[in-house]
Amino acid sequence: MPDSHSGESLLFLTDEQLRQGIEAVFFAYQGFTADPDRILATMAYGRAHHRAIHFINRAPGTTVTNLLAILGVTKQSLNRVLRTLIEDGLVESRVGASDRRERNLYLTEAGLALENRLSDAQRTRMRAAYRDAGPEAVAGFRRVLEAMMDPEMRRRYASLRESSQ
Amino acid sequence: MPDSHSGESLLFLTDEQLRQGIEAVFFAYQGFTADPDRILATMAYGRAHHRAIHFINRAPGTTVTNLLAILGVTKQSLNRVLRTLIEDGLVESRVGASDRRERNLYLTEAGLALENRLSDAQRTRMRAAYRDAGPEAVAGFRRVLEAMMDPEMRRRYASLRESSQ
DNA sequence: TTGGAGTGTCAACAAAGCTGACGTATTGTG
DNA sequence: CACAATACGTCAGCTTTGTTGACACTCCAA
Repeated sequence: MPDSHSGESLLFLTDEQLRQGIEAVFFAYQGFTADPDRILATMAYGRAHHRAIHFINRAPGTTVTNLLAILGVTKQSLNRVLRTLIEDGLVESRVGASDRRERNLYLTEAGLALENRLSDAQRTRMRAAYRDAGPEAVAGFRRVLEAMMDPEMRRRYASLRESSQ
Repeated sequence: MPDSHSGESLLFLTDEQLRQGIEAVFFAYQGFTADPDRILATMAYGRAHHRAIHFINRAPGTTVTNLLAILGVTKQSLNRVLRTLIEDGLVESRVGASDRRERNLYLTEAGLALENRLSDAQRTRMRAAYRDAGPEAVAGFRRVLEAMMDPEMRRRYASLRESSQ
């Protein structure tokens, strides 16, 4: 069993197989972002706004610094996005309770409404893909994705999972 | 068995599970592009150059129109990238043999060298992820990715797979 | 010969990333 | 208390990569 397994793995990991995996990720990611992008295009928003909204919804009260680390962008880049979201009344920024230097970020009613529209669209596609592929495939999908992450991002991903049970 | 299976599926497709899948794709894609990005940053190139080089290598002699469809960008956007690659001697553009309006694109020696550097970096990460997750997980990974694609992209993906045996 | 497809290019613009610098609260520490 | 460090916001300027719109050229096919 260990022998046959390692043989199977060697056979599997040809450059051609890896290339196909790389292309699959590329094409799948196009589909992944297509539906929210279509919604965002009708407003003055882009993918960056979507990402901010998503993670604020996911971890309400999160700080700017934390969001920066998750998104992996600079303070200036995030701030530009955040400013428009606050101006438009989708995000609320409250001064921190324990540490008044921090800003805790929350979605407003309108922010929640947009978040739902966007993630509904994205979830619909994921749901269909999961259903087509079957539960075992989904488990494998998740395992490979996790293995592809940078260790730091894997930690952040894991802590997000914990925080929502 | 059919009952327990459908029960399992229903349990599986909670919004929370889908949300985690969405976040996993986001974080994994960061890792996916990180290694080539680091190499490209040392030159005057970006992700767009990488994508062009990848697919020209994959389908040598491909036309501009075909490349446009695969990459999903505008002619002008691709042309800007292509021009610098041709000027820098990484890509060669030959007038089509049967239809002289078309341009057939090929990588030069230097282009092949860069392609190898970039895809080596990317394959190394994929190889490690595949190894960590195991062959069954990889099969599931591929199945879900394919199901996530837009139908048109799925066709293009399939035809790329055929063309390389 | 004429319409349309494939290609290249100009101009102008937008989204979203970056660096560097600076200012202002606020907090923690010596 | 004084001062360094942290968290945040912002100004300015730049880059990459995408977008429209317009126009010209080549070439194929009807």
